[in-house]
Amino acid sequence: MPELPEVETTVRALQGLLTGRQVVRVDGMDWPAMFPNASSVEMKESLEGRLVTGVARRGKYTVLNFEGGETSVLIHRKMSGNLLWHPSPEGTIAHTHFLLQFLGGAELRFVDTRKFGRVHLFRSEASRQSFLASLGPEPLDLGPAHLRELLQNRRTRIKSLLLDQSFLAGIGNLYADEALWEAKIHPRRMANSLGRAEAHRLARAIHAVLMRGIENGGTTFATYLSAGGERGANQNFLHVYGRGQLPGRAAQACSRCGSAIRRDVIAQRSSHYCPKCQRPGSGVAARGIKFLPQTFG
DNA sequence: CCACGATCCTGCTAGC
DNA sequence: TGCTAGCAGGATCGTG
Repeated sequence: MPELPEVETTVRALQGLLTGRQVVRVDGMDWPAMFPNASSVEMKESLEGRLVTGVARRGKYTVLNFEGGETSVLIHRKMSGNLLWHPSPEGTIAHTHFLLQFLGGAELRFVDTRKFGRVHLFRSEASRQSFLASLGPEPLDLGPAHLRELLQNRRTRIKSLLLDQSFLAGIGNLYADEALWEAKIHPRRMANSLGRAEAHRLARAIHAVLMRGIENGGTTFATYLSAGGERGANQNFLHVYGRGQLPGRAAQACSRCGSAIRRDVIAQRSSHYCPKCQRPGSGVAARGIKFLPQTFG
């Protein structure tokens, strides 16, 4: 599941590989749902013959910019998508649904077994900007005071909010859980119940876990690979994600206090946390539980 | 404004 | 061993 650090790692690799190259062929588009705003003919007509002027990231989107400045492609890898660089066009890879071939024969292939990934084509800067307008700020640009301000009037669980891309762009389930552990905040806490110190801890924790993820080349839990097919190393540095009880395997110990890591469904997502380090506290969430109607039978 | 369920997909695994 | 049912997971949409 590529999140900000995995997308960033891949984008950094692609910048050096793609910038200045000319697209000679666009192909492999065998799943129309992956291209919500363009047909395969439009993709070919818009991109073939053009030079790549740069590769960037916005939230979890990979942005390919093309000569002239108006044309761009945004790719969201969702759960299983990888952007793989092939120096030569030989060989095929199962589940390739989009490929750019460059002058000289090298290829960029979008490989996505689950077909959840999306490729958007923009023919103008304005249309791209309007598409990206719904995204929240970049978490790495966010200062503690700004985060605190954003949390103030949000009456939802902090875990939900961290996963909301219109709140912050780029955090997913794994880094949300890691950041909350780092900041010692229970994922069920209501966002507006966090005090100043907690909000500041969370801001620092978000920054730290994302930067560590990037330094370690991303987290490879199941499918993530960088542009050259490399696995990340950050899975070896996680504190809670994937460390709760699983069928046939006991929960692992919290590296801070030794308690068994828990795995509960919170905000429709599997959530991993330390029940001792991350107390539900006396916020709205904890009070709310007391007033839940009893269920019988 | 917020919660929740359904949807999209396929590989993996638990359970028979 | 082989089969199937159920699950995970990001984002979006519809309903309450």
